[in-house]
Amino acid sequence: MTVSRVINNSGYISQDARERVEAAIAEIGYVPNTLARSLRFKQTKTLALVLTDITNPFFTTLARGAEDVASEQGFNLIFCNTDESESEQAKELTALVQKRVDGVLLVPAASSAEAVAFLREQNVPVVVLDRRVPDCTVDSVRCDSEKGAYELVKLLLDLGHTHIAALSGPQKVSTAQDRVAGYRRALASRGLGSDAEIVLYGPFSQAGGFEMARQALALQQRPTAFLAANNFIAVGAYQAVREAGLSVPEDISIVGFDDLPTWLVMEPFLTVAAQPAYEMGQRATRILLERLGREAPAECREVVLPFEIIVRRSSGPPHKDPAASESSAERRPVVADESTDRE
Amino acid sequence: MTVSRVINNSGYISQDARERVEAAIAEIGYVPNTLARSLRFKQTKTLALVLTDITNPFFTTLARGAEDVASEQGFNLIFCNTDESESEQAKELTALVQKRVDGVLLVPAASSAEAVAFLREQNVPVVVLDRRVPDCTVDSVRCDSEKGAYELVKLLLDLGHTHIAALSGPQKVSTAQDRVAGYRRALASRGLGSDAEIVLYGPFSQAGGFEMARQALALQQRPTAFLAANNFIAVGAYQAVREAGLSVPEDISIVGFDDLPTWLVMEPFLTVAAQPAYEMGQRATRILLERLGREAPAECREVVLPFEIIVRRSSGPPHKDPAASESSAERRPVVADESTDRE
DNA sequence: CTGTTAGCGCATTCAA
DNA sequence: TTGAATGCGCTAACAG
Repeated sequence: MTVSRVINNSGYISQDARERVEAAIAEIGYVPNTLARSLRFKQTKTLALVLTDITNPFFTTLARGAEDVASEQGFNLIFCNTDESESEQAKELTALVQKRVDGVLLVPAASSAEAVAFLREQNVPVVVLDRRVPDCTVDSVRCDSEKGAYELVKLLLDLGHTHIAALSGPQKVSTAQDRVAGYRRALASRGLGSDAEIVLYGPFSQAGGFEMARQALALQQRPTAFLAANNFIAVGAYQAVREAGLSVPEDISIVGFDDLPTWLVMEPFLTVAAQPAYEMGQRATRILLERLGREAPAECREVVLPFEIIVRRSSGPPHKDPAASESSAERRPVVADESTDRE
Repeated sequence: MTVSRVINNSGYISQDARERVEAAIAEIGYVPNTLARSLRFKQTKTLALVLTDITNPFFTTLARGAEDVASEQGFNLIFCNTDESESEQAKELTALVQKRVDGVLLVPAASSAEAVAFLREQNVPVVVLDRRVPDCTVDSVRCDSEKGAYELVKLLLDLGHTHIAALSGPQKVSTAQDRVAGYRRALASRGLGSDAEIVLYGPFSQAGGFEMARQALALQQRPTAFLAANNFIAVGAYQAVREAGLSVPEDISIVGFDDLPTWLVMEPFLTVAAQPAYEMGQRATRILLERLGREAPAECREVVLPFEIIVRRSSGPPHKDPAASESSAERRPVVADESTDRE
């Protein structure tokens, strides 16, 4: 029809015809069908963001960054939760390919190359977010977890801690691995061998953090500090410490990853390595959109953003006399005990 | 092709043919094109969830509820942020209709009937979530905000407060209106007239809460308690109180709406009217999916779920001598000052 | 059991 | 300046 020309402002149309068409459109409430359009053009103007849990503020912030860039460029964004399950992830990716999304932003559920290989085979551009995958020929945006952990642990060591437990995430996830690696390097740099290491793996959840902390606290040689591999683990660990009748940072210091947004926490308390989540989402989406543009596969880009170490009140020096700390169960905790030192 | 029959397991296919087709599929890595399928069947197996801010834990929890039900039924879910902007919402809805989503879960940016009317006109089923719209012939799922506010304020009145400020949301949003209405009814029930009312409207954000609280604190007759219309406002209000050198609940009690998930808060502190966000998402999605089923428009359903009032440490009795509270700036705050009384 | 025809809504190409 | 033909990938309804 001539209608198409009107809608797309292409070709020659008489003023008269245009007006009649526009009138009809308004009257009928006609809305063009993007499906048919996509079928013809083989592009849907839709991207997908596949992540592990939309419920985590780190990811929602990242998602906002992605969405803002995408919609600015006229793209829609579909979110998918995998819950760290590879099979779930495989299902989601298949569904997305069926829907012919133009590109995928992927926070891989595991550091296997399968998912990326599948997408590449299907000619769907991918940008890997937040985590490493073995296949290095892929665009990616993340932070240097190894270094972040190294610095956090260094900070604890400088405070005088020697018994530090790493409460990490699922062993199959690269960020969990890297954060343990940084932890080890920091200990080693102080001449602390592997006998000083206390490493626990568990889910990236509050329950996981709670359980790991509980175990760590039960060790005969109780640690004086925790390195939590993400925000939920840190919260869970804190709750476990409190439930054990201990306090932070008097008995146990806690440092962690991923800051909680200022609009969520009344009194920022945790010492963290904060990732620029919003910017990560933006950067990844920009890279993805650029790649949609050119046919020629430019060499792949690997963006590694810096962490920001934010020191707050959850980290302090250890007790002089660790044995005495048992008796400190009655001491008052100190959350919110001083003025806010938010960034 | 016979291929279609294989993929859909329909009709008669010889074992031989089936195997050959399956082999070919595996080899080529063929993935069927849902767009074409949707074009034919006029259904996309996709729902949309249009909300104001995916960054708010209340909405992410709701979103998880919606997604879990949707994916369980083989539907995908698209998220859209409107940032409380009606024009943004209109754009998003148009885009969704163009994409021919099968149905929409809508948290309306304003209580105008326009958006719902548009969708109805386009024959796209809608379920309105969390907020009221004037058009009552629509399925909806929400909580009774008026009653929730009434009970929260009642609680404050029972503690002895008489100067209570309502820090509400955007005036055009039904939940903001209803929560003020409940506030008024509670005051009135104690014989407190409109001269006792302190009502502020602002954005549903931490910054909004901060600013409104700042204004309320500057009143010559300073309130002794705040009713915050959502979680972000409560957090912002708390920060403003602290910044003014005052403490909660000694100088100012705070009660609010929407609880923060336990995996986010180390020490639950705020007294709130909690909405069952996850369940709301589930219920709404189920209703939407049911409606997709039948052609005959069953009468519309209006689900109103109960709030759960959770009393924590942010609410307490007012000072005997309000004038003296000025000098309390140095007093220690009490966040985390007692054991956790989480539900 | 398997292949052919036709049409979902759109836009490019070519005629009128 | 406008209309008609064609095909994107799929499947229901028919032949074969």
